[in-house]
Amino acid sequence: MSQIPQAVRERADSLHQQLDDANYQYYVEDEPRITDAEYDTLLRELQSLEAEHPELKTPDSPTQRIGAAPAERFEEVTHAVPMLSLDNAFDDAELAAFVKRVADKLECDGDTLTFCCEPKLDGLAVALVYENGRLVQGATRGDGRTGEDVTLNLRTIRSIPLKLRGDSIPPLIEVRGEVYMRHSGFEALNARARENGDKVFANPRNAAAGSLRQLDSSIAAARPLEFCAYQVARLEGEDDAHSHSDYLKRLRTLGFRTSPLLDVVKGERGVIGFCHRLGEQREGLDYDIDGAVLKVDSLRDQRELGFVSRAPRWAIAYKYPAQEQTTTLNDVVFQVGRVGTLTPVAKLEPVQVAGVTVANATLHNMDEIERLGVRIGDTVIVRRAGDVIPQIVGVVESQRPATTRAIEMPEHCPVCGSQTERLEGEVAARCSGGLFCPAQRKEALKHFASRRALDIDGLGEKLIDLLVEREWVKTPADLFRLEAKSLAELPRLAEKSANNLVNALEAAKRTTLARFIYAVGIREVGEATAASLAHHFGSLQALSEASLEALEAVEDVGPVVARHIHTFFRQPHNQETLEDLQGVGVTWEEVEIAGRPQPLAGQTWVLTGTLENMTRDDGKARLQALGAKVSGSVSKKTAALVAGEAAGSKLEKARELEVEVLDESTFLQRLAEWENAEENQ
DNA sequence: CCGCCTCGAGGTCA
DNA sequence: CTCGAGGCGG
Repeated sequence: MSQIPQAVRERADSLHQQLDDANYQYYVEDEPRITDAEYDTLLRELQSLEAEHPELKTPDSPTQRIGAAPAERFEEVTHAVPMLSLDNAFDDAELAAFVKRVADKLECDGDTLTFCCEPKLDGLAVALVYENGRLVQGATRGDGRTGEDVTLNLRTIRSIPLKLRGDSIPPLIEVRGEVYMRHSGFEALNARARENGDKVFANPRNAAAGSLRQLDSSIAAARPLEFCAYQVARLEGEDDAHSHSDYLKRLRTLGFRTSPLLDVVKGERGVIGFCHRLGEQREGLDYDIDGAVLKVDSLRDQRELGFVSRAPRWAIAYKYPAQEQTTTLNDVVFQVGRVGTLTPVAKLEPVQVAGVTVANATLHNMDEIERLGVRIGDTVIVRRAGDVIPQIVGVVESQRPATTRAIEMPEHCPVCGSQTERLEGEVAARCSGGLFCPAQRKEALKHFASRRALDIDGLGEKLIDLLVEREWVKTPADLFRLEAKSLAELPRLAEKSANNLVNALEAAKRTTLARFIYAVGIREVGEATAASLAHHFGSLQALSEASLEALEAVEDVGPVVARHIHTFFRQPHNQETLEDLQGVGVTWEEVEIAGRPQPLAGQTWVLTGTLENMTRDDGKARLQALGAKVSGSVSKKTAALVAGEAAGSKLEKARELEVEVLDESTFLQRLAEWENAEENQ
């Protein structure tokens, strides 16, 4: 290693320190003491020293924020502590109810309770992990359980310390916060983009989200991203915090920006007061907020309150009333869903609502249209609540032109012309065309090919449209009969893509029973239900033969879903499709059976007599799920006979052949044992 | 529902 | 350069 002159090393250390301090003053204290130009001068000096003496370059040097070599893809990160969502409150009454709930649960006076309040920035949540003071990982929220590793992009954000400050640096800390973009930064970025003829971002949130998703972190480095910390998710080492606000103070000493607007208040009045004050300041802020987050400050109280399913009971997100705009309802078209449901979709004159252009909005069903009293040509009020789906919430009747037209449920399907019908007790009307209707066919195929079903790579919406329109594909099984040669004739699909698709289809043939059940699209059978059906019955055969009672015995399956499943398997054309699919080579490993203990594999059981607590079908299904065969007559090969009330000749024969006989209660007990053993494996 | 990013493939043009 | 598919985030 070459010798670095002492003076150079000292100068580099000093520059490093000065730059860190400047960042801290600028981003955390909001009090810059040097100008941007001075910062740049210092940074350049450090860069040149590091260029001369590469040993000076450390990963936490301020020069190392410029971005690194492009990544291949983002790695998946599992959050050690899940990133939960919060309950929402939309008005004072709901805030008051929250305070009361907390006070009741803690059995204390709500007025004495302390809450820590801060604005809810409109950006993206990320989690930063520091080990021994160094930033080692930064991840997006994802679904709360797992997110993506965007460390390299986060490192470019100057308000994220690469190295923690101060002298009480914990061995491990995970800091949660929001990555966002200020209006000023956003405007400057878009101005630059406009000059270069690049496309501009729709709003600061999308700009921030887009920037974090750049594989090339040098692009992220050029984006004016900022970070504001709001939570300590994990902390090892010294921890003398008693409240959430203690943690926020600690975060500041460690070098994080926390919200300058945060406040600690008491009781319902304090909480409501904070939200009102924040509302008044909102317009003047240089960044978007979509509300406030209110947390019970005391950590002991937080622990006592605990969680309700996915959300902590000790916090709530106050959301500002959703933004609304008026626009014209140009038309209503009826979309045909997978099972023929006709959904009215509003075609709107495009309008900006809360930073995005809204041109479509669902009207759900005719009841909703009636409730709104909306007509084509009306001026309507469109709302986009925070980030959810746009809704039409009302009509400006005073602005109704003379030319409006009523919205009527078409008598014939707009796609296939079949009669539409609205069944007793259902909100939605349906196209009666079934799979004769190209729209239903397309939707069914889309579902069949989707990721959570058979996951056919490269088979997207446009291609399905084409295949159905040319009548190359009518049923899912037809997909597997497609040939690369003919596929290549399609527009935008040459040899390469055609081969890829055929290969993808070939790969998709090997699936699981659960995916298969989900893919065939039985009404009301989603991913979860499909999985429990697969688990419960173990084979398509057992499922298709299951009685209503046996189906209802499955967890989460009620009478309605049971009926749908039962009906599905009794329709000849469905049976044909299922057979056809297996015929063209769709298979699944009997993992559902083979992959788990099968205590009864190879055994033949017989059920007889009347069972009190279950039907024979149900018993049969449960035995089959455990690997047993169930037959109707007792022989010397019979492993056991389950005898209910009034068992007759079979019981006699079993005794004769010395076959084990179980009464109902013993049987139920054994079943439960076997099934539990399975769960616990 | 919308906006954004990435990737592979196809087409266009030099 | 453009399009479609796929995925993410709110």
